[in-house]
Amino acid sequence: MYTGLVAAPLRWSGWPGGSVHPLFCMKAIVDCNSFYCSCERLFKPKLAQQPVVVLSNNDGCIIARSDEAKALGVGMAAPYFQNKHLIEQHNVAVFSSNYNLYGDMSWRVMETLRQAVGPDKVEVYSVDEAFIDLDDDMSTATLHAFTMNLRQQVEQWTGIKVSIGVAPTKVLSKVANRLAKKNKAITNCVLVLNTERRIQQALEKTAVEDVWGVGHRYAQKLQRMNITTAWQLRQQNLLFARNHLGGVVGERLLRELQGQPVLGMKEELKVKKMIATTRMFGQTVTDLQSIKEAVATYTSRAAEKLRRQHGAAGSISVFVIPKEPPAADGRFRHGPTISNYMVLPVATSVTHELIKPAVQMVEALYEPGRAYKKAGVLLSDIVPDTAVQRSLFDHAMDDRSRKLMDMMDNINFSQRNDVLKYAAGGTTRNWKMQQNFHSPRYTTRWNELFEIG
DNA sequence: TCTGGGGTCCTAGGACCC
DNA sequence: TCTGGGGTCCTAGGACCC
Repeated sequence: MYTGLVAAPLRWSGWPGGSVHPLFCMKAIVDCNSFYCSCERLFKPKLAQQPVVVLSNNDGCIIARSDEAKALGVGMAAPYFQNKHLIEQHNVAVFSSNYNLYGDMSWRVMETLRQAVGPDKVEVYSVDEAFIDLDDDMSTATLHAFTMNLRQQVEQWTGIKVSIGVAPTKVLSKVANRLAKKNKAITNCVLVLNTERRIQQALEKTAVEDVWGVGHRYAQKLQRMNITTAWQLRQQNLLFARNHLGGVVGERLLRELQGQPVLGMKEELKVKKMIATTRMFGQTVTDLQSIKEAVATYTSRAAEKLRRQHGAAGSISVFVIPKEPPAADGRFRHGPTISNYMVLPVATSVTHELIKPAVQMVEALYEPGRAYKKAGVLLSDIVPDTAVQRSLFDHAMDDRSRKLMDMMDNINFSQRNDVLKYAAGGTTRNWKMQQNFHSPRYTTRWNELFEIG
């Protein structure tokens, strides 16, 4: 029996024991299969049959695996060095992350979706995922045909294979998508959950930790309560969710699982409330000068992001993370984050007005003799830059600074990311990250265009 | 030897005010 | 002996996501 708070769904005779959800829009999640690996493969057809992995910045972790690499037992988010043997043994193709390429391919996929269903029906959720609002009057057959067609169109236009899950709510569509992907041979990468019976079957096959919104903390907690499948979780009441799964967040999750849509489509949130640039160092760093250079560079990167959204930051914070000796149990852990925070006298997006306090804060945080592995800059209290109030005397400077910033942004954008940089960014760069397997930026750099040979 | 980077939302608790 | 109640704002920290 359907237990959501919405009106009881009508009977649709085409499916045994199935009631359909005709009263609300179905939602689809479109998810690119092994996105980063697929992007790398696009320009190297030879890799089609070969396992592929893509590494995080610094070539530290494995952040994307092709199906073949998964089958070999290469773990997600696993450290590269731990899998090196396996990778070499099976001739796995390895790439450092190439975000220029992925960003551009992502844009092409999203554009294809927008053209297919209308721009206001698409919510870009991440670089490789988008939610789509589907018309509510589609019959099951139409829904499935439409979705299959969409999948083919994306593949044809961009070369990227996607999986699509369709269901009455976002959480359920994620469940559908996961199963579609897991059973490609049967589903052809598309799964529609629009009857109670199908939803139940899907939830019974889904472990509680695979539900969108249940992280490992909550999963452990639920398992201790003998709730191991998504279906079992769905049987709980809202009070339970409120008490054990993070208050209103948990309640929303449970409602969605029960088929009641509470997570709406979000219009694109282009203005960020916080902008961060943080990096691991290529190797541990002990000297203050290097850390200052790194922080100055991260600050100018963050300032670029800030200007791109026409924002000005009201406050800035800086952190460093020292290298920790390994824990007694041998498990990896992060060192403590040592941070400093400053409210700026005037909200700004001018790079040197941000670098100056950032570097000052780093000097205060730094302890001689200590080794550091990571640093970062966070800009927050972001306001539109038109709203910034400056004193009378700032005006001349303001104008000049703005012109300088515009010029730098233009040159950096059209040339390379770091042609122009502040002297404070330094030139030694022994903190710079390692990228040993970088593929060309085929689609965004003229001199790295794909060559047909 | 070697474990990413960039976000969001929510809550609790303290400070402060009337 | 015994010290209100309700509101706002802020920050730190927890949880989650890809």
